[in-house]
Amino acid sequence: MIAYFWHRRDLRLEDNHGLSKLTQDYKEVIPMFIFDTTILSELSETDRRMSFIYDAVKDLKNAYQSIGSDLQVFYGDPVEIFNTLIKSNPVEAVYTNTDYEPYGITRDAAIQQILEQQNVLFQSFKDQVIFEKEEVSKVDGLYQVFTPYSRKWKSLLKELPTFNLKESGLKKKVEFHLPTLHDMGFSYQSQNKLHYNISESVLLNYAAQRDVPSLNGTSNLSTFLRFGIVSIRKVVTIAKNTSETFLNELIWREFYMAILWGYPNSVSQEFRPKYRQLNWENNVSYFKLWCAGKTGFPIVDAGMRELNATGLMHNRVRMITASFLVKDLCVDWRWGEAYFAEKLMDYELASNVGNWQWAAGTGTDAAPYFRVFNPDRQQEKFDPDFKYIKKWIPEFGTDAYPSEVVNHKEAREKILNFYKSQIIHA
DNA sequence: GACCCCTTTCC
DNA sequence: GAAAGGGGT
Repeated sequence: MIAYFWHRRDLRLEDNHGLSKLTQDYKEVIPMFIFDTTILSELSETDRRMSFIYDAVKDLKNAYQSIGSDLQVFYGDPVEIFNTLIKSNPVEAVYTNTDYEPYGITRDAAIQQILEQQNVLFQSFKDQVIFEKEEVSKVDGLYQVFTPYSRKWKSLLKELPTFNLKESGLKKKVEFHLPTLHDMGFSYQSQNKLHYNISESVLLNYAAQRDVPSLNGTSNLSTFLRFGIVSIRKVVTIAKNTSETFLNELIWREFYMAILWGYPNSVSQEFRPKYRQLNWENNVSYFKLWCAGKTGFPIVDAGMRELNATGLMHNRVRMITASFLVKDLCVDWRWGEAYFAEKLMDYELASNVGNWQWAAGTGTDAAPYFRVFNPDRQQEKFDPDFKYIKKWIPEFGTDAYPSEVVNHKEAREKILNFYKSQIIHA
């Protein structure tokens, strides 16, 4: 009898909750991964993330091979794949780690039903977060404000377990074929290999340096956490001992995951009802200039060009560019959210939606609508010597650099008026 | 008038 | 988060 471990966003052997459990419970475990056509069909042929995931899957496969096992990689629709698998193999159980996104919840419910109809045990485990679902909540429900949420989160935090793989539980002497990227309709995007850095030298200076985009003062962990290449338990244990500010960032990640879990409608709808009638200007040519990094506001344009060139953007600049699109250009936050979703290597539905709603003032614990970032003040504070700007805008300071698409002072007054007049006063 | 610091305002 | 206003030099 075979037991499958289904890897999704947990592309690692180390400290993997569900994998650890399955290899303890069964002796013929086959690890598997599905390139899910439902997800892939939304991506462009040149999507950078496909190359990153493909490399990560290859690394995972190699890791299994080095201990005498192998990762079985499928390409297709998960429901069909499991249907075929259980018909052609004597499958006893399928374990996986819990997915909290709306699509993942629906997909997993369908698969659970198929498997249980055939008496195959399906179990999922908490792995990508420290606290899931309503584990951090008040007596009357989920927290909607970060600070009390984070206090409760910290009060609940204990020594974290490490879930070890039991190698003898893996089925040995198996060998599986790996489809190529080309087979799946994608071309390889040669990119600088990403690296994360959670060394003491980064974390001890994190609070002081993380807001300066010209420095390497951030951890670059987001992409690795997104695909579960690194264990969150390991990272939190390090953060707890080095940097409160960094730990808080990890808690923001779980805060928005809990919000998405509890309020899945917030993906497309303003969290706060009184902001649901805003009549965004949605000037398409402004939006295109923002996307291309040609607004004439250097800190905004540098950020967008970094995003377009690398699939990443420094966090401080994400806030500045988001504020600019919504507040200065009066474009719907959903347009910005969609653009970031298309481009970001570390794109995470919960964080992306949560933070865009924050920037637009429409979300839980959002910036009040009258908080309008001034691009020049932000540049003075966080890129005073224009180092970041010059890195991404080679023509900065020449005639080739575009002039300002709007006047910030006027745009600010306009947007304050926009919100004030259109918010529904209950 | 220029500059600084501090508080209030925007809800 | 930023601007404006008050109060000072």
